Amino acid sequence: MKEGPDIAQIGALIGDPARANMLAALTGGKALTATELAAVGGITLQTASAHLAKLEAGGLLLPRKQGRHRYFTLADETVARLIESMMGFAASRGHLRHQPGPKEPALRKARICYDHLAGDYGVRMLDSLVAKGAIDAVGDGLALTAKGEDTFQCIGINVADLKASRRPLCRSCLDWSERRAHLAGSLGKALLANFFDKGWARRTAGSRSVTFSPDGERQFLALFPVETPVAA
Amino acid sequence: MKEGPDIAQIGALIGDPARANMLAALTGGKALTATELAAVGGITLQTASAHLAKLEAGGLLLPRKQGRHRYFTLADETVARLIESMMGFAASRGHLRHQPGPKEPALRKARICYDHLAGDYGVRMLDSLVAKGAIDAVGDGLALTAKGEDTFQCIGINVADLKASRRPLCRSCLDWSERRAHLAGSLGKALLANFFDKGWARRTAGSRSVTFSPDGERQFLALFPVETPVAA
DNA sequence: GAGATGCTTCGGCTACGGTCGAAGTATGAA
DNA sequence: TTCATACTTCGACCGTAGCCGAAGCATCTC
Repeated sequence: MKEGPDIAQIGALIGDPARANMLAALTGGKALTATELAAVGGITLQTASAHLAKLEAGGLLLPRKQGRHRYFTLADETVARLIESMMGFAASRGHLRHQPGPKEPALRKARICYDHLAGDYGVRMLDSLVAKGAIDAVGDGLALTAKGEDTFQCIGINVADLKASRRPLCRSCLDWSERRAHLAGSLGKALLANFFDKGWARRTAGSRSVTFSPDGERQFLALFPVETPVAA
Repeated sequence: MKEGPDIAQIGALIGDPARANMLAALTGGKALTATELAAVGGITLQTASAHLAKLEAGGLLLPRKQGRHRYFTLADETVARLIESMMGFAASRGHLRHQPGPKEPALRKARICYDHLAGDYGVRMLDSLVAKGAIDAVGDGLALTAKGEDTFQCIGINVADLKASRRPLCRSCLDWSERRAHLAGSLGKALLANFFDKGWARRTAGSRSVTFSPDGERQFLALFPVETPVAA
């Protein structure tokens, strides 16, 4: 009976397939133009324009005009978290896409979740960091340890800079494919950026999946070993 | 481009006003009959029946037949968390209900969030517990301390019992009205149940809000003092 | 200027989903 | 058995929201 905020509005906003596809694509973290978003939504430009106007009015998207393009990004990290959490929930209820498709395994292995690494590799990285004592996992929260601070400094990440920002350093983000946590927050972002800088990995064009180079993959796996290969 | 799980389905499920109202009502934690849910949705029984069938098929609701009634509950704690997180998000974007209504202040003060205490009092309780060292807040996660274990034992909560269950003991749950965390998990549940048992508070009929008795309120505030009355 | 290119607005079509009345099933009460 | 209550199913209605073609701005290129 009309208690609390109106979830129906945002539910309906996300509830349209075209809009959902657009939002999912933007969870890749890159800004996309209206034309590109029309393509991922599988609709014409006019229709996309209407959808984008709604998403913008609803506060989910932030437009940025650049020349004759309009680039859209998710308004906020909280939007990304909402989308990801809905994906996790959808996966848990078996609301999968009709056909798995060829890209699905790549997505499960490694993908971008707004600005950090997700998928099997994202989960593995966090597990390894916790195992080696770089990050403390307390309850469902994460915290950087003193030892971890050194570790990241060695990798080439200036933790002091990250601490200066208002954004939380560590955040756990539930992975929809693995159903376990991976590392988000400014540290998660910095790590992924670091891999890109080193040439270990790169974004895959037109997808959220992340492609590792053969050498990059070797180094990544060496840097983040799993102690017990999961038998079960 | 069809990446990942299908969020559009659950978005659409939540996106209908009648269904959203039903879900919000069920976040109160109590099982409700189809007729009651029709009332909160503001629709006839036939329509409600159709909605409930969809919600059940989507895995959001769990029906339980009892005599000639069908009681519905949220399928899972994860559903409750999803709804609450969407409420938080909706509130942050200003998607409020049209008219605040007379019950709004009561909801903001103290309400049930699935099975634990939320609202101003819920946030206050967690703040106080953290301040007195009963609960550790690390990052965005919560953990019970040894001192806290004693504290709760004194109140009359057997922590050992709670630990035996698979459900996490402490969990932080973002409050949509306060925009800060309150305590969820089995400990949060046990605390609220404890207040009910002692007669400090009771559910308000037909609403999610929680009503404190004058004496109960005094004891609650004494048990969970705030150290610095927030000035800013 | 003329011509692309990117996007929005307008108008009209269509279909899907929510809605209810009426009839049908199941359970319980008298 | 009969009646009442709780709910579901059926069928029909209707409105909204998504969709596109065509035209209209705006911005860049030449």
